[in-house]
Amino acid sequence: MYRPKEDDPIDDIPDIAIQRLPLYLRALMQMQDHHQRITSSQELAQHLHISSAQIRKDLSYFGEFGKQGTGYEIPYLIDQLKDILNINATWGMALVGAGDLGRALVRYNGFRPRGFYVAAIFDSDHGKIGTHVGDLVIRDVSEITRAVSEMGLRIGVVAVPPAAAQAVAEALVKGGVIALLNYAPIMLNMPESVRVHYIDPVAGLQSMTYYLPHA
Amino acid sequence: MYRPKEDDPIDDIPDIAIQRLPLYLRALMQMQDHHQRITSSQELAQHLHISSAQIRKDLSYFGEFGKQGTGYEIPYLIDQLKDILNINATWGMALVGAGDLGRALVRYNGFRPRGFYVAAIFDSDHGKIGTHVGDLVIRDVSEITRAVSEMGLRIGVVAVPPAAAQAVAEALVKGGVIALLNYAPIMLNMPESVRVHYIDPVAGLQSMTYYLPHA
DNA sequence: TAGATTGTTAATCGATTAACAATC
DNA sequence: TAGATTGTTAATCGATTAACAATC
Repeated sequence: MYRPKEDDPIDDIPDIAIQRLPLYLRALMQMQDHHQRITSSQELAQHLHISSAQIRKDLSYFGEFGKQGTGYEIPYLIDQLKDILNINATWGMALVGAGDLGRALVRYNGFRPRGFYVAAIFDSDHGKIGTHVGDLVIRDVSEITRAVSEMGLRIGVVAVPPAAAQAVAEALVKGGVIALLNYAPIMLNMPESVRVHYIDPVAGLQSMTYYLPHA
Repeated sequence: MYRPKEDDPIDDIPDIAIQRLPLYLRALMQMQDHHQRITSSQELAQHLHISSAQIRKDLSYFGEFGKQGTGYEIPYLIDQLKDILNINATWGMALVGAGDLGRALVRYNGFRPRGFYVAAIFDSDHGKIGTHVGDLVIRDVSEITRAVSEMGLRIGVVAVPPAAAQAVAEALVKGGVIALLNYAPIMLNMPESVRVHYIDPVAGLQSMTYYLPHA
């Protein structure tokens, strides 16, 4: 089990460094799939388009994982990163919204191998409630708080129209959710204690078109 | 048509500021939907959970859009931001991958009102090629370069398994694509001139679990 | 006018990186 | 050993923000 280096410097580690760890892990797992056993900060840097100093600094917040002159043992570093990121256990998620996106997320096979799975799905459409998506039965949104609480889920995924997102997020949090993945293009108003990660492909597109030649 | 403030300071504007503009635009459009006509940097700041100084500074890279003592006229600022971000015209996108995610993206109705639409869809599965998704006919991935070129598309969306992503991206770029939205959990190796925006929900989740109490 | 808010400057804050001793 | 790469320090770089004159 991971423990911060000394005392509790957990608050001294910049969030932007934390956000890079999953990218390191992803790259390492890819290397492992290609049966590579050793890598270096330089090789990782080239792969990820960032500097090798940055990678070494980010890792140094948590300990010493490499060997001078050699680099990093891939399986060992993968284990350590999983430990740091808390994904040695698998996290069940409560998904709200059984539209095209919600159903695609249930079927997405990229979650499991990386530590996550959809444990329950909810929708407000009575025509959908009671029907299946994969192994799951769609439940009424009115059951969110109770079900999340009973199942002990800590992560919620919001895949509903923007107008419904805030209420849905509140129901999830009421049930005990403390981390939200929000696909609705709207800011959620949440207590400080709740983490929110936003996914808005259009915002990403719009920040690219800024640089594109005016058609 | 937007022109940089003086000469060509386009390179002096930090990309991180550019990435916030779509969030400002999104918030403003939401206010407009609620028939609000005026806002202030303070109100926007509260809405977006950032500082009002940051908003004023970001906008100041491009001109003066507000009135002292009053704030910003919402419709005017929306127009200006759309102009800056190059989304007064609508951008057609070439989408590769007609799996669950790809089909969800074709049907997603959040693209059009914000300046984008899927103009073509490709897949490698011969069982899918020739069938419809919405109004679009799924075409063979071997046609990507030619089709993209003929249609003059500048934006590509990669929604294929990681192993296929690099080749697909190369085909798109060969046809003239210069901005990529990549849903595959892998880094793309692209020329400097090509913009890439990555969407990896799992990376987002993993950086949140870092902070969660160890189940 | 009095009150409010902008646009901008300068100071502060924080992140990135160059460089290198340590060492495998 | 010679060569390579780590972990870390200190310098650099860049982004954020406090503060306020200008002004609506």
